[in-house]
Amino acid sequence: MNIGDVSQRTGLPAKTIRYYEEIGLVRPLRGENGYRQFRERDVHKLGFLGRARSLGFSIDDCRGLLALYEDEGRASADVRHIAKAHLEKIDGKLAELGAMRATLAHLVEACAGDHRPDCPILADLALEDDKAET
Amino acid sequence: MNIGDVSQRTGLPAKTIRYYEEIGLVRPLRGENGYRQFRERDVHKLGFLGRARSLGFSIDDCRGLLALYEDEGRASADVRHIAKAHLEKIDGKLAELGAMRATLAHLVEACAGDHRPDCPILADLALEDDKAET
DNA sequence: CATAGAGATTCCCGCTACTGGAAGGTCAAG
DNA sequence: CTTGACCTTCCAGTAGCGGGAATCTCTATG
Repeated sequence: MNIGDVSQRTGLPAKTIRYYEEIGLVRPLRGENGYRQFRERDVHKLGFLGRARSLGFSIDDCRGLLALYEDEGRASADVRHIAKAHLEKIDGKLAELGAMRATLAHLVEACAGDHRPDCPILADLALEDDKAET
Repeated sequence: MNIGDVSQRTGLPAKTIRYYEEIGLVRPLRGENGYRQFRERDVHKLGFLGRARSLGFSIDDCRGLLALYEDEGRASADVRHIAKAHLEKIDGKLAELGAMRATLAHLVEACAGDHRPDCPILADLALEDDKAET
């Protein structure tokens, strides 16, 4: 199967698939003409990668997950460990974004948003921080 | 004032300050010795940038906010527009992360996490989602 | 005066995970 | 034979810096 078909089937851009080969996540065969020849396993692996990436796993996480996936003797604890670590990262990100959102929403609400120059958003950003005011 | 002092006062790494100069966000003077000489306005501007960045505004957003900040005749609506657009981006990310978190938390919970190889996390990632059964 | 060490400078590479584009080879159809 | 869709490689760029080398400059001390 050529890269175009694989792209269609996995939903991954061809560029991305080539990149995954470059960094050793997948190793398709090569035809006489130099074209990449993907086997079912390759396609399957790429699907796996696509789903893992869409859950926010890093490429490095994916590498680990893929290795475990192909290791019949794995311990599910190892997989769970990667997933839990990622979950914690997500939670951290959520907390950070939540805090940003709260501050920003507050400021946006306080801003008249008209033709006048007075703006609480700018005022807040301009704060001299030697007097931290909340 | 030298870059080290500015770094202390703003909390921004010296590297970051040099980078901000490079991309034209701030323009300190230069002394005879080639050292950057920061005026109060520069320091103030960098503090502004630091706070805006910590709220997640992109460098490009910051450029716009800074221009408005320095424009005495600005309309607060323009500032509010940038902030609102950013707020929406944050909401988008929050939704996305929230969905990831839900899926992942569910999988982590379903995984025994012991020595056995059976793992719902891998099973989910490995799902064949082709309509045609293979 | 010499020297040490702190702080400054520029320069270039590296990171994440791709994306875009140029220059060119290959293949099937008309 | 030509067209156009595919495929190939390679180069460059993205955001927002961080690391580290090689090289000044300043200040303090013996």
